[in-house]
Amino acid sequence: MAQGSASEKPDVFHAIADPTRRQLLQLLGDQEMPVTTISGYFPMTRTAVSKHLRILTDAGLLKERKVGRETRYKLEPEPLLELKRWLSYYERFWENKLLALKRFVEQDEN
Amino acid sequence: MAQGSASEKPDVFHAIADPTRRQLLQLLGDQEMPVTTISGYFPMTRTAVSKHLRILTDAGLLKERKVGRETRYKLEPEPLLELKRWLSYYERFWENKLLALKRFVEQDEN
DNA sequence: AAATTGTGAAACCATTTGGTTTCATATCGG
DNA sequence: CCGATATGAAACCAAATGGTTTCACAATTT
Repeated sequence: MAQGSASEKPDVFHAIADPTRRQLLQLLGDQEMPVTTISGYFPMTRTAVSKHLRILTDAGLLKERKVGRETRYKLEPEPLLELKRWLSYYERFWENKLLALKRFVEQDEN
Repeated sequence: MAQGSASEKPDVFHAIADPTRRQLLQLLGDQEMPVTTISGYFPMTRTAVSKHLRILTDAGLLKERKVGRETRYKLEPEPLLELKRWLSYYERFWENKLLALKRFVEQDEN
């Protein structure tokens, strides 16, 4: 109960926090797959996988396409750009760190 | 009950999933601060903030330093490199996407 | 030495999360 | 039309999460 336009929470950070969901993203990067096929790769029920797929879809990380009676899912990478932007803010910090280390090593060599 | 060497779970993905914790990282990037000062920036009790600080510290994202009776926290950006590596795997996907879009637009202009 | 300040630990609580089983429904193959 | 298949929705559950209040204790003032 904070942001969001209505009641959804399409939070990329939350979506990728779960290891199963990260595996799902990896799996669905290369191939579009229906739920039953997907759930074959995971040690849990189809329903559980389905819920993870929904969370990822709500976060915009998957696109679902109905083909006959099956629903196929595919990676939709755009939302990861938000993560990339977030990360880039911190790049200067570890760059400073590495720079300091470099200076230290070089100084030590003299 | 999955991976981990003993019983800790220093999971960067999990650590940054919480918005409060992301704010903490941002706040502690520039200045090292003791808990009481930090908690002044957040609409929750000091204890709650303290717990978030612990989670971030366990994930390696903060370094704590005892100075007298206070504990000061500072950003430790290294673990974010794991995230960067994870993200870089997906770069090719959105690059393909953008490339396709570019081709489409250019074609449209002719 | 006594009062104050900074902090973590513990016990507790409501909500969310990740999972299950069961059920309803829509599509496909005969 | 009928049985099998693919799926989502619903009800339920145990554990994790994000918070709180209370307490103990070490370091600092006075």
